[in-house]
Amino acid sequence: MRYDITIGEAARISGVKVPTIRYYEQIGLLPAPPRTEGNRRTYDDSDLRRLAFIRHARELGFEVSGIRTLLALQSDLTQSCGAADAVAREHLAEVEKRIASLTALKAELERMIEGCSHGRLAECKVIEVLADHGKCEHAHH
Amino acid sequence: MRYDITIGEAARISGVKVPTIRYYEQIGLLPAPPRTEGNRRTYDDSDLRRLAFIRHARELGFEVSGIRTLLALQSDLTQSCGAADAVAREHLAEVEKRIASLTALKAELERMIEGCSHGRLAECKVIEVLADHGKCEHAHH
DNA sequence: GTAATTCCTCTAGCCGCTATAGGAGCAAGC
DNA sequence: GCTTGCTCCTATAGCGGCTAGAGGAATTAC
Repeated sequence: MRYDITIGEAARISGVKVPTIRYYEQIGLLPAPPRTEGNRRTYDDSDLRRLAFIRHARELGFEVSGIRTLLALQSDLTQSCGAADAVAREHLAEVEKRIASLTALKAELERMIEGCSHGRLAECKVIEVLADHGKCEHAHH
Repeated sequence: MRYDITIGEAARISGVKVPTIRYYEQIGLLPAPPRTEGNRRTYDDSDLRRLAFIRHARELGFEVSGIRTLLALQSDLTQSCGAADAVAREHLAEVEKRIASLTALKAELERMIEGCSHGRLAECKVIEVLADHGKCEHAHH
């Protein structure tokens, strides 16, 4: 156990950049750690775990507000996990929506590129499709 | 042909909101239109086409810088379409990357939710997986 | 003639950082 | 001791792509 981890070490270990750690403290996602006499932040293992948690959740695309909820839940492990489950489910639905719209987009881009005759721009499908929304099957949000 | 379209009409026709149209003018994506005596913007059909082009490209996820390139290309239709093609291809690659990572994420979220025993949070996989990056197969960017 | 709507400009805010400026602290080599 | 170079500190501003609000002028509808 170490309780004298500098912000730089915490950044290297957690993979969260130094300014981002300070930012997380500022927005209350990470508790303000004790300081040395020289006013430097000192982190301990629990801070590293929290940072890892935050980083992973961010990588998974959770918003900060969702992470806040998850962190609050995590701190009371005796509670039912229904709320954590709900946050994750909500996020899953969001991810599925994004995948669907990106897949439609991919198809459209492929048609655009395929249709490009590699000749004069006047016949270029890329420009044409973008210029005329009616020419594509892109889902109208 | 109409050359006296108000910003509100342009917004209704193009589906781009009024403040967004003004914003596009501000960042130079849309030319500053002539004004009436009462200082109101007056648009014409070519502005509407440009707005539709921008809107569609944004819906397709193109960044403003990419749209700027496409608009510049569009204005010189005698050029080769190679550059437009390149912008679209680049964007396609980006979209494919996003789909891949979102699909991996979806799988992970599903495992998390499935693993949740709906009992005490202490055994909840959602929290557990988020707390320990090693427990998942999420691609390390 | 007046009330409602639309328009104008300007500024600030959103998210999740990232970058910069201008210092202070600290460890290592000479 | 002294300097070099690294890390750290705070504070502020910027990114993209808008969106929201204030406060006012012009136009339109009745």
